[in-house]
Amino acid sequence: MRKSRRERLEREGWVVGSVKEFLGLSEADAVLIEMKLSLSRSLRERRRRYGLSQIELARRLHSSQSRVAKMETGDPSVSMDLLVSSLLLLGATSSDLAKSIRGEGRNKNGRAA
Amino acid sequence: MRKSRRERLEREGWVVGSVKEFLGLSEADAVLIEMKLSLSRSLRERRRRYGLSQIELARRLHSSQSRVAKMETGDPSVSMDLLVSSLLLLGATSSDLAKSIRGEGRNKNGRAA
DNA sequence: ATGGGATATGTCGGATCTGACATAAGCTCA
DNA sequence: TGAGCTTATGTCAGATCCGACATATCCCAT
Repeated sequence: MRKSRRERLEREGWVVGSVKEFLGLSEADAVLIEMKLSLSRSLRERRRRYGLSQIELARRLHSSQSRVAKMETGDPSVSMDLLVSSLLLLGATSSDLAKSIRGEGRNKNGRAA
Repeated sequence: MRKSRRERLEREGWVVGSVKEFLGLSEADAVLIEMKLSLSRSLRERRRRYGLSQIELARRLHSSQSRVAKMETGDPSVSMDLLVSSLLLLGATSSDLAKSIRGEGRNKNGRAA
């Protein structure tokens, strides 16, 4: 019983069913990149809202101005972990991050989440 | 004028105002770890929903069984990028990820987002 | 019990990310 | 103009993460 569904699915091979359930490799990265860009925008927005320069923020993060710049410009060398932990340090809540990740980055005031 | 707020904030020094606007370093990682654990649970849930073994999933991800195990057990060597891109490949949407990150991981059916 | 599939844990070389530094480019104000 | 502040870009050594492999543990069916 527990196995019936499983075996059925396995027989189907690579892609399960006709509805595409799995994203292709490239499509998945595209979405990931979008998410990171959205987080980048949120970071810049949040930093500016607090009137901090990149250097000042870098100090709080125990990082450097150049890395902050890379975070905000969406440099590919920046991980999601770094973006998220930086946002958290700037006081973003899980809900704020969720909004940003969801792509509802900009609200009616033109602010990033 | 654009500067007045900024200068006022800067004068305050490390923490702006009496309301805590910035998270401490350790508090921020705690939240980050929580988020990653939530993503881990989502991954396991999603894999099982498709009736895949870790080996089968690893193949789709071009990864290995041991890394999948580490992802699902919340091993500290696993990045958020890896968790998120794996979930995306398994067909999770941005909204699914947002829910998981927000900590609303489990719904009324006991399912992870 | 035991054999086999599934999952967990430890380790390692290579890949990627990080902070730091240097330097360039943009802005604003005197 | 140019001094001073801010942000962007390139580079690099060290830190961290990744896939892979080996091995251990767990869980069922037999």
